[in-house]
Amino acid sequence: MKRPTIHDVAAAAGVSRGTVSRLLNGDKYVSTGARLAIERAISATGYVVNRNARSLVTQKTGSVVMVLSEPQEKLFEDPNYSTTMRVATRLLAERDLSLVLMMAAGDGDRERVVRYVRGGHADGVLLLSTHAGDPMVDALVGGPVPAVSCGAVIGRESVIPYAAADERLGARQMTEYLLAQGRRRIAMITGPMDTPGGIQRLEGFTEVMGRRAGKKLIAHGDWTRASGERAMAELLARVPDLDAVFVASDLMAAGALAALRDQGRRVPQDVAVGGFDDSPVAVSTHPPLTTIRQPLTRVAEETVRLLLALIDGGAGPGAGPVILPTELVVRASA
Amino acid sequence: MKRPTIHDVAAAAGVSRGTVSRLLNGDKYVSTGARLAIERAISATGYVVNRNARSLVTQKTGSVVMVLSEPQEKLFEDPNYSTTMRVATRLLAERDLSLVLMMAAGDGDRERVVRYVRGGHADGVLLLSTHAGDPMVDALVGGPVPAVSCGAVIGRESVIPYAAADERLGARQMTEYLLAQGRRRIAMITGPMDTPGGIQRLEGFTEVMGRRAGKKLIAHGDWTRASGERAMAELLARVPDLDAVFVASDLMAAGALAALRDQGRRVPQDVAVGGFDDSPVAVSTHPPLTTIRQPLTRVAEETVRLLLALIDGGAGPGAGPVILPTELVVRASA
DNA sequence: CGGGCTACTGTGCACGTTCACAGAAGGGTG
DNA sequence: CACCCTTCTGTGAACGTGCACAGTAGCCCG
Repeated sequence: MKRPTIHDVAAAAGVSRGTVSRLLNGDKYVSTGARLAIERAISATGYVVNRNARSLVTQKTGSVVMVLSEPQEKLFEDPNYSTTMRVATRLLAERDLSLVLMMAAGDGDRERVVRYVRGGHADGVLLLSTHAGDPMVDALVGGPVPAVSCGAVIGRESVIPYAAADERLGARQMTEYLLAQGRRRIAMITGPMDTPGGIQRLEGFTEVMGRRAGKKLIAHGDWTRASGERAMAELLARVPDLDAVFVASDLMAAGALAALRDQGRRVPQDVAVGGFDDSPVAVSTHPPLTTIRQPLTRVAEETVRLLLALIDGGAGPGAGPVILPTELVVRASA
Repeated sequence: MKRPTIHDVAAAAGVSRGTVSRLLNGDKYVSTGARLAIERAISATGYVVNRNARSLVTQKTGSVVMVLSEPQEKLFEDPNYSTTMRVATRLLAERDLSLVLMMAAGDGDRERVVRYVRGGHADGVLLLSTHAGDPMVDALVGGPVPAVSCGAVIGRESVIPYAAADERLGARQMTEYLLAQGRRRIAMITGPMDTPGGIQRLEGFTEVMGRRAGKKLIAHGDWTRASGERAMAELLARVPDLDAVFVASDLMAAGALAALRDQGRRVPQDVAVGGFDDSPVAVSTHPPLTTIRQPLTRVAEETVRLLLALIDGGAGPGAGPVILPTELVVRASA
């Protein structure tokens, strides 16, 4: 009934605990005879090591905690989350690390996360879409447990390593494409200006547009579909003769499409629409969205690699951010 | 530098380990003086209990593992996953349990999960969308660690407790609504027939339609948008005069809408379309989908409750399934 | 005053592992 | 033969906690 211990395995194999432990931990000094006997004993007894006992002495927990900071509703629609989870579980599993999931919605949650990490229950922290000015970040970076972020943490770029898509580049690609299509009055709907995507996609846009990007041509959304619809209506009222709009997310672009349809504008004939993310929504709109694809999988991979390197190396040297290029995907909307 | 132990707290408070331990575990026999001294000592030293050491003696791990069985792509679009994660982390956090995430895509993954659970690394297992005939299930239910599922596991309903939406009811609601709207030639696009949603939504449909639900009127999809589009085209070729279609998921319904548009059918004038799930897609299609809302949050809550009861109670008595009612949401597509 | 009860406290052991150390066997070298 | 080096093995101690047990002090009651 009781689970077999390393002691049982040792007895069954006719060796001592030490030898079994050495085999388990890949020590080189184990004779072939002992190795065979132990392996047979392990499969005979169905032994698996007790992580708690191991952690107790090694001071390593064998787990990494992933902290989701987004307000609840967002979780539904962000492919970034699921990609990162999938990639993280896979990469961590290879190293026999497990992934613990925590939400950080309220202050209580954040405190719990800090207590958990400082309590030594994780070997590393993987932050997702942490907000600018989140006090949790500072509470985390002081300690002995390394933390990285998938996507930049605004205002803390130098203190917490991260991997991210080149948002600025993506925005430039889309804007240049719209210009190349002969569009001249190009508006933009941004994301919230306290998120990397909100800030940097706008930056890329203005870099290309220069002085042509007047205040009138810019409206702000909050990533939701409804906000995209609202912002589009606002832009149409302000600049009736616009002939293109770059929307900072596909979901908001879906909202923008609805607003354009309401006003009787044809897409792309009257107004070209460019999205961002290449999310599933992009192909289910009518017309399908021309958009910017982010290398989500690679971003997630690099983030995890960064964390693993930090866990291994103690103080990682090249903890500079990893920025990966985006790609223009042309469909019917522009 | 080293983290404080229960010993340090005891020394700082001038009592013994035992007394500190009693306070920590809510034992009643602790004098007020000792309590105060200990509490002060705890906050002075910044002590947090070492879970590993605790687990080692209590044989409880303080964590629950959530196993995701869906093939990778699906994860992107299924609101069920994120809802369950959110609810689970919240409910578990209340009890100081942490959530470990594991994917079970390939055989290697499944084996890893079984080893992890049988290795005593979790107090409970929360299965999500496990496939019919998955050998992992049988390997799990034998052991001492309780397992529950969010949504039925086909063929194992009696052996693994679950909470789920009343899929059959939802399908009946939609079918009856379409009939009430005067539709007579009602087709259906189902999900894969090895999933609860695939099977039971079809059952609800045929229960209401009776002999009117001929084989010709039924096509099968695999939950993807593309499969919905394909199935719709197939149905239109087979039954050109159909006047309504009940699609087993919103995403497939979005595909069906595209197919209908390609064939020049107007929705809802020529063909009424009913979806299922009330997912975000439902409001971004054109027209927005009339659909069936599942009580996802409550399903998730009940699933976690079931698991917690099992963890507490040893062998839970009323481990019967919890089935929750669905709700019709009327929009423009039907 | 003796005895039992209640409220509280301290101590030794066990949980299952890793790690440092000591030590043995065998072979090569001076 | 004496010595060292390499390869391999066993052993004791520690990691930080909970729990069973023994024990103490105060109080009430007979």
